[in-house]
Amino acid sequence: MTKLQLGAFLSQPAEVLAPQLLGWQLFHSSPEGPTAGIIVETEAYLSSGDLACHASRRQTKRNSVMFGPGGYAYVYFTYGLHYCFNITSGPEGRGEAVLIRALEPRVGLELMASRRGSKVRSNRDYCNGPAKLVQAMGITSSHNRHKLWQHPLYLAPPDQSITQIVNTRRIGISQAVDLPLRWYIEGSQFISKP
DNA sequence: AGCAAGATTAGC
DNA sequence: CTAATCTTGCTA
Repeated sequence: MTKLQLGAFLSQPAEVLAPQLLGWQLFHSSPEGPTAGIIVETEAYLSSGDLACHASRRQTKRNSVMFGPGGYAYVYFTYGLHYCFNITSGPEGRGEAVLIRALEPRVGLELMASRRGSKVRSNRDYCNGPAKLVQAMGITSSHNRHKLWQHPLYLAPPDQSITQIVNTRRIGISQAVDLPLRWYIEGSQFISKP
């Protein structure tokens, strides 16, 4: 897939892109070593009619990357201790993004385990939550606004087709709770816990 | 300037 | 079920 094709793919509206990102792979080449995982759970956050979206009211310093072109990292800090990772979507100017909620670990399992610390019991616990995968992959606030077709943090197309996708309401929000904007790979053992 | 809430997680 | 922990953005 060329950069042009990837750019077009990532410039789709969030609710179109989010289900299509399932099966894609996220790679991070960090100084500590490489990690990678398959995207198994996503949520779309929309610019209009979605009060759960950081960009639903107006453009601010924090959410401004969501108003740019698709395919950039939006990393934000929350609850005083956690970071979450989003992929901005298009079209430019709309203020949308796709939250990555879970990965199936593929590369660098030992590194993921050491980053996650003593909390993990199995490889299911490495990346089964939006803040967990950020920690396991070594993603930091320095990756905010990073282009996701460049090293060290980048996307790659699926290397196997996925079976079936499930569409539900989103998790962990208090506004716009009824919108069906969460998708995950049916049967995956690696999605976040309810 | 002050304050409440938050796209969460781990531990009891 | 609740504490942890601090930035952001809304209200005054």
